[in-house]
Amino acid sequence: MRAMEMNKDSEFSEWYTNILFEADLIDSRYPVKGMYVWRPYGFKLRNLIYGILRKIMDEEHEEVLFPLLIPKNEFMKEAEHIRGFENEVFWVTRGGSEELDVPLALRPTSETAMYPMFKLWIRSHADLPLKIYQIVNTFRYETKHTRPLIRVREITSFKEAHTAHATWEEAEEQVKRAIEMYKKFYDELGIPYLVTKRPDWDKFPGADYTVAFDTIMPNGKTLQIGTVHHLGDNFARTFDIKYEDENGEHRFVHQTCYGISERCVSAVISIHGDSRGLILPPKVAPIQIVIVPILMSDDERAMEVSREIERLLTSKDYRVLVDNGEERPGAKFYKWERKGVPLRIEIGPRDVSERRVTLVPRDTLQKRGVALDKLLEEVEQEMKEIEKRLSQRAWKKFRERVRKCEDLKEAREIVGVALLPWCGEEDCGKKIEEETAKDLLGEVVELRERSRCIICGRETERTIAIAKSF
RNA sequence: GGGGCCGUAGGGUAGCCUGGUUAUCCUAUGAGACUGGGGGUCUUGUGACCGGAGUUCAAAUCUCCGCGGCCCCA
Repeated sequence: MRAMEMNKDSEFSEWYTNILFEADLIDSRYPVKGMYVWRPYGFKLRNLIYGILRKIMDEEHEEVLFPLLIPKNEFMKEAEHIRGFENEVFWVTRGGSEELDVPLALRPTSETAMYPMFKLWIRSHADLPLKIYQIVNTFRYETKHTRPLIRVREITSFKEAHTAHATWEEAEEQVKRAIEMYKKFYDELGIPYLVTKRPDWDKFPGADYTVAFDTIMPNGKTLQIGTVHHLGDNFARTFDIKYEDENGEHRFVHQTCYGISERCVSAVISIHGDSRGLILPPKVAPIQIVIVPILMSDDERAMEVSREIERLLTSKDYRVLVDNGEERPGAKFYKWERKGVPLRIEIGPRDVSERRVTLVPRDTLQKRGVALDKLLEEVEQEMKEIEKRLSQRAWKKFRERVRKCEDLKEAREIVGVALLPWCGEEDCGKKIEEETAKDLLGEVVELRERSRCIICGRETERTIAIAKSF
């Protein structure tokens, strides 16, 4: 069944699977479970999205590239870290037919690859802060149901940043900056988010604490789309990363790391799309404007005007395509709507005669005529409007799906995120999860108000967010 | 972690229960023609039983294993 015959919210899984295929984003037929092929159109979208992320990172980090393989002895150094990951690590144990002396892990994340080098790089306080990032593939042997871009065995596009600082407080400052960077990133994409502090038992293995970004998918399940970890000096102690301070004292560094994966692409696809297919924010659309000339065999004028407009828009750095293919106009309209092109310009004989074109934004599909000599301003304006509308629409729906709940029954029934008062104790947290059949996301740090824990009744100012999650 | 369903051309499917002729239909796609403001029409081509083992005169169909996909519950 075609995606456009589906209800995106109630049949989200099917819609998602279909749209990845029909919009030429991802081919999920690669014969290894949990590994998928980026097709050209999807890869362009990915690169445009990561371009935004990279630009934000480049403001205060330097990009690096570490090896994929991590020797077992380094990987096994940090006890908690191992416990968190050892069941999902792929191992390389042979070179050709020879057994390796030291087995090599395919990185599930790069702390244990990077930090032995940090030990070599960091000598003095002058080397701090150290802030680097890389965008790489990582591997996790997922045993649960895999899903393209969402739960994968090869994360193809893991942006991981790692920083080292002189003090715990400076590292905490970096955590806050990272949160702001990620907010900025998702704001640019028009993707709503909820920022929570993960409970202690669910933090990153080896971290002091973890802050996570979650968005809400069309079916009401949350998707974790970013995490920020304060590592304290845990890894520094394990990997012996010390610096000499102004007084000649040797001290352990304090570290942070934070990551975003291709789930950000999945969020853009899922949250903005509709039953007709993708709706891409202009900033990340591989094709921002498609021009469809209405071709008549005895009339070349539409084509001439199309080329003229293409030149005009290309000169203003828009990504433009003139679709002069053999399909009929209707078929082209559907095709480009499926692929989420934000703006369509139709040019037919009637338009040509009247020195105008027909402009159609992807999100509203409201056609309107625009005089040729006003086109550039109109396009510029419309692009801004599309971006604004997408973001507003997404946030509106998001807010409707986050609700403070008075009791567990209400929390259980909500489609989306339920907010409840919580004392902070693990027992009560687990009980909330059981009683509501939802997952505890974390504490909404920005939201503090006097209330009583929904389970034990103790006074508290904490609010916990719970939801069914991917 | 536990349970259930499924795998047939590039995509979606019928056939399977009850084994037997040339494997159904839609779509896609090649060539040609007419067309062209919301998924065109005609002509003519292309293309499939997930892999392996077993049962059988005979397997898309039955059994087992593997690989892959989907759903539900904790």
